[in-house]
Amino acid sequence: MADGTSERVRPRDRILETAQDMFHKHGIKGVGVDAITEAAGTNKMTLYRHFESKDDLIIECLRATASKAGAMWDAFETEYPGDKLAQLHAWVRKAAEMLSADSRGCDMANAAIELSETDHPARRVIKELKDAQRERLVNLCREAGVGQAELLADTLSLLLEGARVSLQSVGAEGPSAQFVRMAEGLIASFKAR
Amino acid sequence: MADGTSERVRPRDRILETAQDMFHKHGIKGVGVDAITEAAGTNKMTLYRHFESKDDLIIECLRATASKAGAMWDAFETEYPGDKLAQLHAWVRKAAEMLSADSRGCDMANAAIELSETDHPARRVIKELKDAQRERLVNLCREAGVGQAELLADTLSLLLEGARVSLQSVGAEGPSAQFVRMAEGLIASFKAR
DNA sequence: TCGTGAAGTTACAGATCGGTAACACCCTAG
DNA sequence: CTAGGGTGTTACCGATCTGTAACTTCACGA
Repeated sequence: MADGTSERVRPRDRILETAQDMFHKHGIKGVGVDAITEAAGTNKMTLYRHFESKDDLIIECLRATASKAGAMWDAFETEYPGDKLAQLHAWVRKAAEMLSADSRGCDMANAAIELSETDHPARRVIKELKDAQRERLVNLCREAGVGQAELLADTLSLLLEGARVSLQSVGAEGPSAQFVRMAEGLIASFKAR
Repeated sequence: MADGTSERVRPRDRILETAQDMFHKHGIKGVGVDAITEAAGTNKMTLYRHFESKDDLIIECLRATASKAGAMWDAFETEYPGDKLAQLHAWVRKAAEMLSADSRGCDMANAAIELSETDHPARRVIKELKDAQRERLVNLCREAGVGQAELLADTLSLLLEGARVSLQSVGAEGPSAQFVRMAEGLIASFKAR
């Protein structure tokens, strides 16, 4: 049975994949390494042979999810090569899509909230990855030909971030339901300058 | 010394106050009941004489913070009696103020993220309180005379929610720095219809 | 075929967690 | 003065947590 837990996948990759999923669903402090290794069809010793500590695993998971998000951006360029405005609209659609399916929000933002210790090693990684995503959205807005690209990108960022957390506190019928309308309205109003 | 921990304050109130503060700073799963009672200058037994469980304490803390937020709203009405538009601007200023000082975001949203169990008793309380706050902002927008009051209120909600979480992942120099500009621009554009 | 290294297994250490039992204390209302 | 309720203290339970040690098993390549 190709259930992805055993098969021909290296234990390290199974652990990484399973940890991403479980951290996302139950939160970082809500899942222990025992539960991860068991779900990954392996054991604790193997985990600690591949990762220095749980914190190290957390960081690798964050990098992996950021890498997946990066692949999404590449898909926009592939689908609408050169047409940056179309890519921006695709970004909005994709964001909205994730708002309905994935109801547990952004892993990096959630981690930033959960890991309140200011010196936690994951915090600098989170900032690093989030900063990169911000720059990418700013560039997309700029190249899409809107004035005040930074302001539009930051506004869209906050809207999406807010929608993701709102989804978790009040559900899908809350303010996040209007995300697409808000985002498209903003883009239109920034375009018209 | 009136440090608020002993004095003439009932143990229950000291625990509630201390727990609010510590949950806010370190997160719910990041602080144990022992730490709370010690910081409150009392002990675990006294805590469990006043609260059924830690979950019960969490819920009472959320209600208390929501009540404080409600007091802020009343202050707006007191300061600008009848002038709903001025109250809306005051809301924006207050929100921005909390974005710089209080760097750990909204307790209810943070709790919703931390308590990922869908059947956690605090979740319904969070939704209940957040829904009430939403309704209050919608009413304020409506009475301030803007068209599409719900859409403006929801957009402002998402912006603030997003700013609060962004503050924790990328810091004060991130997108949240532009919150006032975004919010005021939105209000102006909704007014001009 | 044999050796090597990765992976699985079991057991454990040490700490922390939420929650409870039993008992001593002290302030205050009657 | 006295009785009682709220409080403090200590010790404990059982569960769970991260992380490690020692040993066995297995697959693969020379």
